[in-house]
Amino acid sequence: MKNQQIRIIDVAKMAGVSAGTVDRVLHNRGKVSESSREKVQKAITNLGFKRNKIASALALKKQIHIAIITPNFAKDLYWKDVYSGIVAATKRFEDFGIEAHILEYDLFDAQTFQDKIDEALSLNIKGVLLAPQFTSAALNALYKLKSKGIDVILINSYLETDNFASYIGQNSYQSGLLAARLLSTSNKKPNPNFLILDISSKADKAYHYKQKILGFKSFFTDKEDVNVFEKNIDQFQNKKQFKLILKSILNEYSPDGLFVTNSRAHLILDLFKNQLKNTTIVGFDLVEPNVEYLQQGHIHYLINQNAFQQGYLGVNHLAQLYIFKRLPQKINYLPLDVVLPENVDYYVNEKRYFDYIL
Amino acid sequence: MKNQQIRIIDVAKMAGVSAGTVDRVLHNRGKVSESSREKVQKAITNLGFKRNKIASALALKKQIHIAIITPNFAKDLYWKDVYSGIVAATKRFEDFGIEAHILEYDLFDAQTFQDKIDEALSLNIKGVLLAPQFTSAALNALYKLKSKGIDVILINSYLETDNFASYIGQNSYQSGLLAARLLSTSNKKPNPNFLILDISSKADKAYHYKQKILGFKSFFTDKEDVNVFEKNIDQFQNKKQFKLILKSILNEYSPDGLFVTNSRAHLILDLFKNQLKNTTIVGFDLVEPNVEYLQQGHIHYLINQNAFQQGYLGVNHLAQLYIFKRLPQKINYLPLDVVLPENVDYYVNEKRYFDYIL
DNA sequence: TTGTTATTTGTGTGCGCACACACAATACAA
DNA sequence: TTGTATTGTGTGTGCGCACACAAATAACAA
Repeated sequence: MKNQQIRIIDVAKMAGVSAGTVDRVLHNRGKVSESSREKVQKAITNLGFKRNKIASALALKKQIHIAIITPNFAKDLYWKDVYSGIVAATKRFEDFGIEAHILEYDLFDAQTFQDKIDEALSLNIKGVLLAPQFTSAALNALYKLKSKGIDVILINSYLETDNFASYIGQNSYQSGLLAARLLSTSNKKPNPNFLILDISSKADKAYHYKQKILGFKSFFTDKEDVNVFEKNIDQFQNKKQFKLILKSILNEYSPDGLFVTNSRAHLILDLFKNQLKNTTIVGFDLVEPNVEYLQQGHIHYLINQNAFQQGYLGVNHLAQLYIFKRLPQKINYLPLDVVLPENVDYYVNEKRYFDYIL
Repeated sequence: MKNQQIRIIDVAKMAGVSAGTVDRVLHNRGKVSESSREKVQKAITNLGFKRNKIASALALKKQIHIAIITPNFAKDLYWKDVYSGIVAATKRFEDFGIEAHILEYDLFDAQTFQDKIDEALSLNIKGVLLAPQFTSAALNALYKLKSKGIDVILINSYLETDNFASYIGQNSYQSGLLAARLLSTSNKKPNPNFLILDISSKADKAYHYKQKILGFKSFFTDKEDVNVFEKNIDQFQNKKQFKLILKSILNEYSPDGLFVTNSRAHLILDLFKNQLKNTTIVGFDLVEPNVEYLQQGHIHYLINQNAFQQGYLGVNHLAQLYIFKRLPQKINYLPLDVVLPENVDYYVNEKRYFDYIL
C-alpha cells in the first residue's frame, strides 16, 4: 500500500493535456485556454496533486541573491548570536540556490548603515533581511527598497510603516510587562522603588526601547504602593563618566528592583555588584557576561530575545519565500523566555536544535 | 562570482575515474581499488565536494517506514501537542520518502502499549519514535527493537538503559529545581509550607516524576526555614474520591506553595480554587485548562515541556537519520520555559514557527 | 597461450519538476 | 483566399545524484 506519488504527468494524463500545460497552470504563466485550465484544475484536486518540493528545488536551479544587513557584533555581543543564526540558515539553504550577502554596519555610526543599504541596492538582490537600528534612515531605506520591488524582512526592532514584508522579533511592550511582573512577584518589601535604566545612546534609540518602558510602567498604573522611576544613561562608552552618573543615580533612588532595558546589565554589575546585593535585577539577553552574573546570583532574571532564532528564522523566511513561494506571516513574535540560573543552560545551547532541522 | 557547484562528475574528472567509482567511494559500497579510492578521496577534499542534499534526496526514492508510538490524547490533553508536532513533521518529510505509521495506545492500559509495540514490530520499519509511559514494558521493547536493528528515539521520559539512539525531552531533575526556585522567590511568608503533589496512577509512574521530585527537594536541602512535604494521589479519575483525598491533604498542610509535578494542576483548581487563593502554584504544561487558570491568576507559573517540539523534533531526527545519515545527539534536553500570564501567548503559538522551517 | 572466474570500473536511466523552444491552432486583416 | 499575428500546446533537456547493469581489466588455473 505504498503512497503512490502523483506527478505532473499523471495530472496531465487525467486532464487530457500535456505536462507543459499543467506546468503553465501551476505557475500561472503563459497562455492557457479556459477549458484546459479547468480540466487541469479539476485533475489536480481530484488526484490531490502536490508538487514535489525536492524535485522542484532541484529543477529550479537559478541563484537568488539576498542581502543581510545587521550590526557588527564587535561592539555589542548581542549581535553575535544573531549572526550565528544567519550563518546557520545561510548554510542550510545554499543547496537551494540562495546566495546571501552579509553586510555589517557599525552600531554607533549611522553613516555605515546608510552605506550598507546602498551597497545592497547595488547588488542584484531579490530580498533583504534588515536589523534597523537607525529609525529614520531605515524608514527611508524601506521606502526605496519597496519601490524597487525588493522584499524586506525586519528583525529585532519593529518599525511603524507598511513597507516591509514581515517582522520577526519580540513584542517589546509585552516584554516590559513581563519584566514588571517578575520584579513585582519577587519583591518582598513594602513600597518598593523600581528603577528603569535605559543605557543607550541616542543614536540607537529605537521604537522598541520606548515600548518596553511603556509596558513596564503600565503594569503598575493602578498599584500605588510601587514607585517607578526612569533614567537614561547616554554616556556608557566612557567608563569613568558612566560610573559617575550611575553612582549618583543609584544613590538617589536606592532601587529595590532594577529593570535594564537591554543587554547591558553586566556593565552595571561590573561596577556596583556589592551595592546592589539587595536589589532584584531584570535584564535582557544571554550574552556571556550577563549569563555569568545570572549564575552568580547578581542578576535574577534575564529575558531572552532569541537572538539566534531571529537570525535563523529571518533567513529562513526569505528563503522559503523564494524557493517555495510561501508568504511569511506579517508579524512573527518570538517567545519571551524567562531565564533563571536553573534553566539558562538550555537556552544557551538552543541553537543545537536548529542545526538538526533540515 | 557565482558559487560554482561541484558535482560528482567534477570529482570523477579530477580523479581520472568515472562517476560510478566516486559514487562507490561516497557510499562505501561495491569494490574499489585502493588506488582509485585514494585518488577520489583526494579530489573530494581538493574540490571541497559536498553532495547536493536536494538531488540526493530526489534520487534516493525508496520509501522508509517508521513507527510512532505515543499515548492517545483523549485521556490526557498533554499529548495533543505532541501529536500535532508529529503530524507536522510527518508532512514535512513525506516528500523525502519517509512514511510514518502513528500508533496510539491508552495511557492507562499497559496492554495497549504492548499491542502497539507488537504491531510496530510486525511492520517493516527502520526506526521507532517512542513515548514510553510503562517503564518495564518499554525496557523490554527497547531490548527487542535493538536486537532487530531498529533505531529508537525516546521522547518525554528518559529510560535508564543504553538501548536507544536518542532522547528528546526535559531534564526532569532540573525542572524540579526550577520549580523550587520559582516558589522560593515568590514566597513572602516566613517558614513556608511547600507541598509536592504527584497526581498520577501507579501505572504511568515513570522515572521522570521521581526526578522532578528529587530536584525540587534538593533545592531546599540546606534551607531549614522551608518545610517540604510530598503527597501522591493515585485516585484522580474518580472525581468524588479525588476530592475527598485532596481536601484532607490541603487541610493537613495548608500549603503556601504547591508544586504539581505534571499537567494536572487544573484538576485541583476545578475543586479548590477559593481555598488556594493565597497559595502559589507551579504546574506543568500549556494544556488549555491550565492556561486559563494561569491567565486568571490561579496558577502562577507553568513550566512548558515543549510538547509540540518533542513530537516534531523526534520525527525530524529520525528522518534526518535516514535521509542524510546524520546521527542525532544522544541526549537532547529541551528548554525549561517559565510561563507567566505575560508570555503565555507566545508559547501557545510557538508551533507556527516550526511550520515555516522547511 | 587460452579459458574461466573474481574484481574493478564505466555507462545509462530515472527521480519529478522547470523552463526553453518548436510547433499547432485559431483569429483577423488585406 | 492567403498572409501574419496571436494564442495555445507538446516535447525535450537538464538539475545532481543513486543505483542497476554492462563492460573492462586483473588474477589465476590449465
